[in-house]
Amino acid sequence: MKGQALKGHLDLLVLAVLADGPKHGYAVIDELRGRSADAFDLPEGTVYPVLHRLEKAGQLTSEWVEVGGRRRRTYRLTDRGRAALADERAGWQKFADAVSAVISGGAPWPNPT
Amino acid sequence: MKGQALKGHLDLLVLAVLADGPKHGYAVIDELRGRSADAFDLPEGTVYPVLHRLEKAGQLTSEWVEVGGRRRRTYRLTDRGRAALADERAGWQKFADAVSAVISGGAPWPNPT
DNA sequence: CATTGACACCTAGCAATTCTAGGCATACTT
DNA sequence: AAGTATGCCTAGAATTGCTAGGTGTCAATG
Repeated sequence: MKGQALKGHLDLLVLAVLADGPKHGYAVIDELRGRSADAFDLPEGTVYPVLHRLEKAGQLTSEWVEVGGRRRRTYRLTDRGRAALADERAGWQKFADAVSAVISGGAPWPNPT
Repeated sequence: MKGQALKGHLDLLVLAVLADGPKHGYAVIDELRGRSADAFDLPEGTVYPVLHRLEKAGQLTSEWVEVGGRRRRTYRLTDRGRAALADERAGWQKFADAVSAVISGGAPWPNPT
């Protein structure tokens, strides 16, 4: 996967993963790797700051949980986060469609009349 | 369209547009806007540096043309550019598929057996 | 003829975001 | 006691699109 291809799409991915239920950071990373068949194998230094940013934006809440003497920070989607996810989905759709149109479109683009 | 969604995908778009024939900078911008139905309305300050970068990378060649007293710089794909386009296309496919898998995938991701 | 707008090019620095590279702490195993 | 896995964190580097400014020609408008 090329350099910074996910620029601007990472929020979508993280929100989508958390939409299925609360998870802690490591679990988010695992889930991304799993769902994407290893295409997204993100370093912690990439994911943690995103979680913090989303929490600051009110899209997530976090809670410390103690599991076998180890502390975990579990993140959960807020209503605002769910709304943001919907927006991001729509945005992705539009973006992907536009890219498709550009790269598949021959010279005179088919106008949508 | 959200902030910097095209990060890392802009080369693909520009190469794809030039794959249909040589064009000058403004025409590339117009074509992107047209093919994408206004989704990609890129400022000159975004596109020109990309053209320069791609030329420096040997994926494009340029040629000055005089049209009605106005000078244009016309860009043309090289063989290397065509190869790069193929790579970028493949990369996009992979990326888009991975995103799809993540955002559509429910809790236990559907394993591809 | 001066001004405005469209065409057409350019670059320096800003801003946003991912990644690198380190660090910390606990538990379990050797 | 040391090493490995789990789990968290952050500062700064690197990348790259965008802002904001600049140049110059041509055609239309006042």
